[in-house]
Amino acid sequence: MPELPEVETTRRGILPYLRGRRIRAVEIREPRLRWPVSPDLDAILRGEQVDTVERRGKYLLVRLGKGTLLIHLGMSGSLRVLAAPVALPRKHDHIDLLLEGEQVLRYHDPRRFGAFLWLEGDPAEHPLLAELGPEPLGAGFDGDYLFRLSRGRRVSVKQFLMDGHVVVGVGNIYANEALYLAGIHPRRQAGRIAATRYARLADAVRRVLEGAIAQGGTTLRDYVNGNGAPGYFALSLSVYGRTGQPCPGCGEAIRQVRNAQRSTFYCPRCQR
DNA sequence: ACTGGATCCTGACTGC
DNA sequence: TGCAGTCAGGATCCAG
Repeated sequence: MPELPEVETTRRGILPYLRGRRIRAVEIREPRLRWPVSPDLDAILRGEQVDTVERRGKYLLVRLGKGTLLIHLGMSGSLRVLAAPVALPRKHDHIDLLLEGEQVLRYHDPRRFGAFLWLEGDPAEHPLLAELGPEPLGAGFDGDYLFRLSRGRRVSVKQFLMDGHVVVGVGNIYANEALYLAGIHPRRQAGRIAATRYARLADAVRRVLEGAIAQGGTTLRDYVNGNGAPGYFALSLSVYGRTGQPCPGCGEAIRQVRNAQRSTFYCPRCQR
């Protein structure tokens, strides 16, 4: 999926088309996502006005007066705004939100790991959101926080960083990149890293995410933002997907190993 | 409480 | 060209 930068890029791309607009109808062609999409969604949303679109971790929150539409893009999901005349749906175009003014917000997700859920009440209290860690780009995320939370934890620092209960939005690509920037070996135990190194890591996480957002996300396969434009961050990756290629810092060959079922890339010389 | 592993699903790619 | 095997941006759930 889209990690945090791709979700944020999507949010920014679709916001101008959704804010203050009414939903004319909802068309569900394939309800079998991670959880079944409610067949009542059309009845619930028809005629309702969108207040705004927010983001919590990798969840998009479409806020309406009487509730919130929670959207997760899973590993292969994307959202695009289509202008009239709207193209016929392609394979895996599972849901359309028909908007005032003939535009359509279209959800595409080949692997169907994503989610499209209607929530009433405060979304922050929903089980999917209630236990989430802090936003990496917000207050409350820094080296001290990571240091304190990691004491006694024996998992690898990479797994620790990718745990949404620790911090949201850091997926496999950016965990690899941030650990490289911080000079920390991805397999090192989380509980055995000093506070000063966690300060570097928190800083690296912010830098890598902000850099990716600034460039419109990372294009992998057919990722496109809300306007259908590709992201360019892939050009800036230091270690992810660069097995055998020279480390940008020292020239040593980048190594690839498997850690907790996820491909892990690092420089054996720069990362300890 | 923490940890690792299995799991949902389709498509792209590799090697035979 | 076909086929089997592997891997992919996530995160929940379960057993130990």
